[in-house]
Amino acid sequence: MITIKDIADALSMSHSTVSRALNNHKAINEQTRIKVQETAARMGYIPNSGARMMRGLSSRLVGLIVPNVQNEFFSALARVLSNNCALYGYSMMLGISEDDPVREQEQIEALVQSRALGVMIAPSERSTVATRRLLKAIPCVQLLRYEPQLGGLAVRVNEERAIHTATDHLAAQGHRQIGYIGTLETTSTGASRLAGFRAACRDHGGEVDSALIRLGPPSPEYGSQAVHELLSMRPDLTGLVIGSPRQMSGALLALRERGVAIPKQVSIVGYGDTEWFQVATVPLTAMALPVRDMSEQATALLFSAIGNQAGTTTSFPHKELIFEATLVARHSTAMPSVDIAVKS
Amino acid sequence: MITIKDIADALSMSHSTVSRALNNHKAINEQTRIKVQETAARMGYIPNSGARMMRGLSSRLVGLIVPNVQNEFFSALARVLSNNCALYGYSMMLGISEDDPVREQEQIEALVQSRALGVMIAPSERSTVATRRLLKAIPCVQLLRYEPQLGGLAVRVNEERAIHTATDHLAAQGHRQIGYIGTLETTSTGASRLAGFRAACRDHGGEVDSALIRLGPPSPEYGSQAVHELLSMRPDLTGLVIGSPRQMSGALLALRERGVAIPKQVSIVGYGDTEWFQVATVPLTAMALPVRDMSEQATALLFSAIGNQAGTTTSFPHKELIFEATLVARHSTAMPSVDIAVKS
DNA sequence: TTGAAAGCGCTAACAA
DNA sequence: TTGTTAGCGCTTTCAA
Repeated sequence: MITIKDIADALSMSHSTVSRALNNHKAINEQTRIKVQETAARMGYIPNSGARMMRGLSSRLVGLIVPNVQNEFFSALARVLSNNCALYGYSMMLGISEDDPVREQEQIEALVQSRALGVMIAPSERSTVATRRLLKAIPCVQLLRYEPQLGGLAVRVNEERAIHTATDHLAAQGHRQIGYIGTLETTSTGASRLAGFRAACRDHGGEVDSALIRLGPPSPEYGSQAVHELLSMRPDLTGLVIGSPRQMSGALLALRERGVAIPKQVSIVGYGDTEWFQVATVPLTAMALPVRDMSEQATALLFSAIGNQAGTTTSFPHKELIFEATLVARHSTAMPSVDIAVKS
Repeated sequence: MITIKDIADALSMSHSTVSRALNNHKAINEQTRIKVQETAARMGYIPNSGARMMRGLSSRLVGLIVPNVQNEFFSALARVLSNNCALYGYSMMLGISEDDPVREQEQIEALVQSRALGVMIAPSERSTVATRRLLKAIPCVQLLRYEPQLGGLAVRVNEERAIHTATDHLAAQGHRQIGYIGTLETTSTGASRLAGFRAACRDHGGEVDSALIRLGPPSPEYGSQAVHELLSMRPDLTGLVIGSPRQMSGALLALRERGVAIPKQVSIVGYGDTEWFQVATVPLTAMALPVRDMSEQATALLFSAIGNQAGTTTSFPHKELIFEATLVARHSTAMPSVDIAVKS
């Protein structure tokens, strides 16, 4: 790797002149500037950002930490953040935590060691103490999931209301035996969604039957398993709320395996309006999240926090942005068929 | 930010002792080591990776550059690479090029400036000269797409054969008017896939009718547009090969808008077996790519190139791994209906 | 086992 | 307009 010193030697001048020339400093001879820049290009000089940083310059680095990137929400977020980084000349370090608090912590450590200017994070199920300590040192925006102990800024969905609305939609069509499949209560989103389901059940049916609830990882496999379990135990079920987009494809598969007609025998509402929902077996009714908008706002928030923090050393004010999901009615929901409805 | 010097002062010792203690150097008193490490933890010391790097230590950083991350292939790749990074204590910088050669170049520049140890890249449509120069300096694995000018290692799919097989599948069922929707020939993948389609057409029907071909960006929107155009111009079409997974959902939507029954009126074969293909309107026949396997191998290749390169300064041997796609037959393909078949 | 000192590549204050 | 010099935070000789 060639350095400014190599260029200086080649041109027999001082390395500080080279530095000035390369940084387009004002007090530099135009001739020199051009000569240096040409030589640098010819010799294949590439600045060492580590050395630059040590001289107090910014790392121009931000971090993104998400549990996975297969999820439409997170991949859209990565895209938006990346676009903004490109705009401002930042780089982005991506950490995929796989919902493992330790891995998450390691990734944040690496970020802070690289002196990243800020982090966007969808926190994993539990944060370690180290994670919490590290995040004090750097502007941080929590997206989608929210872990109060991390503090900082947050952009999220009113998950509880979203699932409440989804459940209401089924209840309004006459469903009484409604099942819920979703993620574990260990994440803030899992817990809120379940709470929304419970609240809606209380509003409509009375007590909540926990035999109608299945919680597990956000994978197609679990979606399938949960449907099988649910339908075996409760064949009288006529409506199903699926609280995780990743569980949906497995659920649909299982429904088909069991020969269950949608919406004739079972109505379905999804969460998160993934691209393929409208071309699924039956076009799926779902709660649509303002994915793009949330990502944009979160990114704006992050960059403004980075900007503000430039001068001050104080910690960051708490601020929260909460978005509402909207019901997109398609054809996976309908009134329960009479023979079944009669039972309830 | 506190430094080893702050710790040294607090403990009134030399900062080199602190450094030794923190790095578990052999020649250090156990007492001192513990004391230093405790103090460091208490004071919230975080090493400066920039400074470390300047002392010749590795950056433990790899880069991933992809056109987007909404695509199942690339998101799976990101996951595999991230997992391996976590395993070896590396960090990953993610660049999303949006298929813009300039943005791609900027991201690679940032990578080399940060002294990343290697890059995994799915190159954009055209590489800039700067990109090509930069990538000489650092081990690089091209994945999926292949740009010969970049050289280095490559892991990819026999795209031509894959689309050939897809087309053969339709032809074998009796289809003669087969359309192709795919991405532009400006990427290596777009060109190879189209070549595969053309070759298959020649094998079966004779000349290739370019009115049966529609090329555009890998977006659902374009998929939809292309179907509308194709069916308006060629209502006699009975089979359709869709050469980009992202175009599929739009295509299905358009087909439904036009009231075209799959496979009764039009048979469809997709490329890349995305998760939802089996729960689509009709379970989709598609060419499945060994996504996981390719990502793993590419990652292994990258890390081994990084390892080898440690000593040497020589450039990297060229090596290519080519994978085959396999046909997954589902229910979106069937014999053309008689009234139409009769025409051909 | 520790400290003093050099130096990685760079920028910037100070002189000339 | 340029050169000299210091120093960012760190690791690593070399001495003690």
